[in-house]
Amino acid sequence: MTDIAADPPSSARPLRGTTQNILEMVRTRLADLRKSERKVADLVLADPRRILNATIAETAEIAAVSQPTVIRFCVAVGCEGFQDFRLRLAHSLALGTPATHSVLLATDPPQAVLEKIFDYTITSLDWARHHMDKEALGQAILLLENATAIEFFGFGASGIVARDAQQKFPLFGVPCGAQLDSHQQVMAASMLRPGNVAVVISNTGRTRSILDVAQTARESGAKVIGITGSDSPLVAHCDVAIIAETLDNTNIYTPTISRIAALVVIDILSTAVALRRTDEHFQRFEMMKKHLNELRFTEKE
Amino acid sequence: MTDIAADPPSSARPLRGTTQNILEMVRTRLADLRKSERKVADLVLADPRRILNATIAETAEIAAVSQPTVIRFCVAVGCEGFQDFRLRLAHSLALGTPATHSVLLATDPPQAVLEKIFDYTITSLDWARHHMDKEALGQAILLLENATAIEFFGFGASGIVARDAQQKFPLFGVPCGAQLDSHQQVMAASMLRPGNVAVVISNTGRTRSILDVAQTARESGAKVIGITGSDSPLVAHCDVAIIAETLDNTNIYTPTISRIAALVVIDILSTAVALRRTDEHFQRFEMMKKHLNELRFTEKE
DNA sequence: AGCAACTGTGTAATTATACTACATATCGAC
DNA sequence: GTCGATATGTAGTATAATTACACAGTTGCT
Repeated sequence: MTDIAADPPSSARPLRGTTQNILEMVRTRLADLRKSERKVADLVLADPRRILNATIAETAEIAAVSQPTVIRFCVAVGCEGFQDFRLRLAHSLALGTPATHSVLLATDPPQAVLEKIFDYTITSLDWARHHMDKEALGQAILLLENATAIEFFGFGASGIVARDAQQKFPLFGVPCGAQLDSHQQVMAASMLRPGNVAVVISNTGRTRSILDVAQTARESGAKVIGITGSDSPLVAHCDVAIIAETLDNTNIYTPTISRIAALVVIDILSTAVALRRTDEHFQRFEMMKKHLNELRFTEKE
Repeated sequence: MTDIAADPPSSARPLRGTTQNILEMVRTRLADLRKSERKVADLVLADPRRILNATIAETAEIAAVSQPTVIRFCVAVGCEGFQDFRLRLAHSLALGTPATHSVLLATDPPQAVLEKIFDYTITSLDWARHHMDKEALGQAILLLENATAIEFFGFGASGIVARDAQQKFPLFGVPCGAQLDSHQQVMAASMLRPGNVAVVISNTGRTRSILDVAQTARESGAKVIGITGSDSPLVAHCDVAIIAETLDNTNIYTPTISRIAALVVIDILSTAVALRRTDEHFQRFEMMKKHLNELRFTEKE
């Protein structure tokens, strides 16, 4: 199609979605960049905030390249131009520097630990938000809405989530249980009946006993909702699987963030179910609000 | 000073810090704006994303005002100009629309509930991050670093946090306990000894029995760290108080978000303590990492 | 090794965009 | 109703982003 050779060697670059963190993008594209463009990239990665408030001329100056090179760099990392690049950079910086850039060091002062963990948590939540399966979520809400009782299952960090979900029973509007011990879990799963819903929470989805629980619950006639990470074998045992993907699954903080993402999923499910019920049972909703407020002021279970 | 009258009636406007969410800013300043500027403000609040990708000319066109008015609007809400405004808008939109703008409606489809809850969670976390008392955090880390044992206390949603913290004991590196029942709490608090640290978690900080626990722990000679919301009476009973402020304290979701903010605080504390120990006990740190990885792959407590 | 083709980078011109100075309209008070 | 003051728009200017083009450095082929 184009027979001009020089400027755009961008024949068929598979640029990922526009929501992608631009710093991540720069980082992954680093290898494909030309020497001069790379100077710009290095500069951006080293001190993004500086570039954010700079013009093309300044950026070119600092990076010791020409102005068009700066623009070419912007295009190379998937932006429309410099303006667009700055906007995306602002977007990314708002969320914080992704964890892949800033690894915690033993020498970090508390201040740095604070920044990095907040950065990581917020970035990951943003990621989880954009990668959440809306379809599955809707189905899960439908199941929970029609449940006669709900049972939550989880171990370790996910056990925390299960218990938290159970505490939201005023929102779900039906009896809720949370089993954290594997024996109790099997027993509870066996006792489930059609109309009941089991919510199985596991980041890896690989724990043997949690898979058993999901299967048992299903055999008992209950519907099974799974909240888990990507590539999870748990999915096979669920009627609906909500994948709460985390930014970087190999990272040491994965359990930390997956836990928080799962909590947000619970918030969404409980709130959505409560809102749905409103149409039919407005009184119930009001009561729930009252309960929540009581919880706020006295904070007693 | 300036005797020109027309353009800048901005004699001495007390503009808040630059980190402030620009949408919040626009909203609070709405009353002070001139009629035409207000048209722009309404437009921005109604469809911020549209403005983000528009030029001054387009914005002026849509709002049916002149181009300088758009710039005047930008200055009026505390920006340097249109460029700066766009950058800040990008920043704010990255975090999501703050909850004050988007209240959940009974008619919201699941998709909307998802967006709003993620928005609210992320915005609030950002808020909490910028309002966190770094000083207090540093002191808390110091106390935990030198603790011989740590005991976590909390009720309801905060009880979840306490238990989560206890599960991070490999990071803290000393025996950790979590008491969720008020009788057990008093007993545990009484049994604390000098060198021990009590972490008392309560969003409102007004629950009677949790205040008693803090006091008892202190009388037993233990140091007390509080994780609580603003205006909390709990602060008086603590050696160090970490205020995890939430965006909007009167909102119905306050317990929801304060819970997550508190979890992030726990993450920061545990990680910082673990990192500190590294200098002296590198082996311990390695072991901790191994433990965490085990946790990841089998997810068993 | 030497020529050719191509990729990479910078210079200079162009265009678009944000911003400023000025003029006119609108509002409110006496 | 007129005057003063504030608010808004028009027209022009400066600046920043973008494009077209030309040169330099690399790589491949005979």
